[in-house]
Amino acid sequence: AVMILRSRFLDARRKRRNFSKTATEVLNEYFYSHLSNPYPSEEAKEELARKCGISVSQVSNWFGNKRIRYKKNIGKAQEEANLYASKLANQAAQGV
Amino acid sequence: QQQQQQQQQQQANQQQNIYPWMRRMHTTCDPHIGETKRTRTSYSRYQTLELEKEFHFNRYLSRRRRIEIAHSLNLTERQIKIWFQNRRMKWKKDNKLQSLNDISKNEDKAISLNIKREKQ
DNA sequence: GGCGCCATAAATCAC
DNA sequence: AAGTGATTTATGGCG
Repeated sequence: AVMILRSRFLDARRKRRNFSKTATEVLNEYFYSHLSNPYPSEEAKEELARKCGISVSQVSNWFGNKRIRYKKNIGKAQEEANLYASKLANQAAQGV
Repeated sequence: QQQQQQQQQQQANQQQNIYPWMRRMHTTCDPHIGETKRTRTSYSRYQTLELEKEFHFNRYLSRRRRIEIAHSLNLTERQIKIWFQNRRMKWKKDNKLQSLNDISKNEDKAISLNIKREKQ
């Protein structure tokens, strides 16, 4: 765990890296399942950070960027929105 | 079937619904000019350098000092005040990371010591 | 009543 | 070149 934190700090000032696919997946799932109010609480942010293996401020950055970029082009984000909406519906149908 | 219908309805809802958070905020709401795109002035190298220098000297600003700096850098008092607020936030964040890094460095040392001991 | 902290917006930087 | 994570100006609420 400590190793993860350290490597995170070390490459903070290094070359920009995209988040892992699963991390993005987790973040998007939260975002689209809370589309009416995509503002995770501090606790929710901590859990997301843990699940994604990133820091809380990175989670905040992600949501800040996501909200602005979503509302800047609501049309373009539809595909993604539908993707995660159906994913959620399937999960609900399976009782997950 | 019904399930699919529900699914599609849900999708449709998400497409249509414009929630309050999606509205544009902090727009310069002058009825004459209209919805103008907010401009974010970028401070010059000199301005940033001077502010940074002052911050190093003291993280908080007296009213008097604030006025002086505002005049010398051709910024408003408000901008100076806000710059220092933001700078303090950044300072906090950097410190958190730095201490975290120090902790992990110490843990690394401890771990390598343990490994040494285990080898013996 | 102004000031600082905080979360956030929005533009912009950087890669 | 567009995309994405991070940073820089700026706002508003609350204490």
